[in-house]
Amino acid sequence: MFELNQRINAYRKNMTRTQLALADHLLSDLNSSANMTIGELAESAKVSTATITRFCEALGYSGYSDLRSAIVVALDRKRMDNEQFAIGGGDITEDDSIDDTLYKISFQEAEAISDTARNIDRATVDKTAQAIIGCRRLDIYGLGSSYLAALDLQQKLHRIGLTAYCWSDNHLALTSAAVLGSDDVAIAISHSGITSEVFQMLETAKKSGAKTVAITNHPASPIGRIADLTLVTSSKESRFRSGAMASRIVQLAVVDFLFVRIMQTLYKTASASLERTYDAVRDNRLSYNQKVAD
Amino acid sequence: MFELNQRINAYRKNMTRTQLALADHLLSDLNSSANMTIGELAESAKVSTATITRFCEALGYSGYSDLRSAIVVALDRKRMDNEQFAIGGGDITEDDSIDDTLYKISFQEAEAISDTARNIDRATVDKTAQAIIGCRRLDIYGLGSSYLAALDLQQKLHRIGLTAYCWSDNHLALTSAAVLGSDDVAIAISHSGITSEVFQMLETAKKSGAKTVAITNHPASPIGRIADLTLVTSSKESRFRSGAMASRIVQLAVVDFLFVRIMQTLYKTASASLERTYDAVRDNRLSYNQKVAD
DNA sequence: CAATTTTTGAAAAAATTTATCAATTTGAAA
DNA sequence: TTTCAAATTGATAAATTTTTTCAAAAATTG
Repeated sequence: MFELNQRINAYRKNMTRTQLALADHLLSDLNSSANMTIGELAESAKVSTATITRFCEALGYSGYSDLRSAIVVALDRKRMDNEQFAIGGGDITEDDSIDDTLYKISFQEAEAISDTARNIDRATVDKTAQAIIGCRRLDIYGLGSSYLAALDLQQKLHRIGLTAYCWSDNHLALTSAAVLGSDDVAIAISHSGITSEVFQMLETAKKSGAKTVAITNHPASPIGRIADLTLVTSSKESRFRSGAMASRIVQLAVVDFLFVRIMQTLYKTASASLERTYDAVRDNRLSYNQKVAD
Repeated sequence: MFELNQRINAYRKNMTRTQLALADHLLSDLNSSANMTIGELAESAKVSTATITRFCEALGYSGYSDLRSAIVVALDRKRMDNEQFAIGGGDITEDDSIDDTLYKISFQEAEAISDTARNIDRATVDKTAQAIIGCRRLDIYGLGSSYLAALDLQQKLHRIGLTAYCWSDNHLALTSAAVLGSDDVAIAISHSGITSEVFQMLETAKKSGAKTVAITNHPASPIGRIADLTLVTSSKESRFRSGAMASRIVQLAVVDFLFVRIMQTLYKTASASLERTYDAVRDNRLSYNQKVAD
């Protein structure tokens, strides 16, 4: 619709009889018009090809192919509009086609990231970033899929020369938490906020005097409540909950928020350090044109 | 993008050299291609018109005008997308406010996920899912941030009772790859597709007779080319590249695509197994109203 | 109602796309 | 390496499609 309809309507008052008939014929069945040559369209509209060419020019198109492009675009937009409302956030079922499935997953994940960015408390993000920069030592706790985000944060900080430990083993984590001090920071990652092991780790860290941070979807949960700073993710986990899809992705997004804020603060010094890390692994990279067996 | 990119990516593996060059030329400047006749395009891409006609047919279009319609649609969608998020794509700088920073990060990540879902080859996703379901044993290789996605896939499959090993250590991985057989599958995850260790792992697996899969942003890279099945992510890593932000997130999205497709296939049996895993960890969950010290 | 202008379609011309076929390149086998 | 068959490619011919031309038909005006 759109561009095409607009032009046709704008020009309507200046149209001749046959042009009006042609316009109506066209709009009455855009679908088939899109796949016709000028000759076929002329026949179906019962006008000459010359009339169509003139019609195109009158509308401001450079010729028939240009008009046809406009028709194709109009159709596509219409289709997109319908789709957008039709599927959107719906739940994934076992009968969904692969197209629907991929669309739904990506929609839910993209939406979760946007929601998290919109809703997360700015001050808490920056306080956490500052705490990480200023601390003597950082412990990160996460189990299951939350371990991914923990590991990722640790890797990132390591790259820029900040000391962080990432624990998923219960005993090692508790041992580490027990020796933290008041200059240290502990971050617990848990979607539900009720994983007892992780709660215990953060509780121990707190008792040791460390500043505690929680990354969770549920701020009112035990882990969310015990932490000094709580970073709240916004993912509505769907029916395939056990898959823990959107939740770990928004945790990574929060890690990115923190990391970029840290980077922005440290820019002058950290950037150099990053380059160095990159150089260190460069030698292990293959040439892009490397011969491949198959 | 979209339909067009999808078809091109799907067909890439079977393209001849000139066709590849043509595809790259086309994608490198869709804007002008959309307004060219087949002759003009042939000249600008330095191939014959016959080659272009064959290219159209190979992609499943009925001819050049059909392809051109697809180009026009792709351009229009791209334009629409950009309009929708007028600010969006800009690069993150060290001077950005926290609002801008969070917005830009989330935009880039959400866009990368959507792009990946739109462009990834459906058939390859489903072939990979089927291969995973049917295989005797699955090896997953990933280093650095790609290790996260590897680990995640392994965890997910483990939950539904499929045997998968996830390696990041070079020697362990090679040992494992060496003992794979023709009933086995190996998946390599690498954003760049040029990590030599991971290439070696996949190469070893291939020599052992295993079916090989690559998850990479660069299908033309060594890892992308050596694999039997290549799943292409679509993330334009920005200036803060070393942060590897969007890339690992789209890798996780691809893991989700695969996992959900597997789940849909296995639904009847797997669903029960998932419930069981969930029950197994329930005892370690805190009550939501648990008394919290602070 | 006649004269003039505008509109129209048939047919010719131009442009564009598709098919054909020989030359070249590629890749496998000796 | 050399040879040969198969695949790929571009030049050219054929077919199709679009645009232009021009004379006939229709509409408009005085």
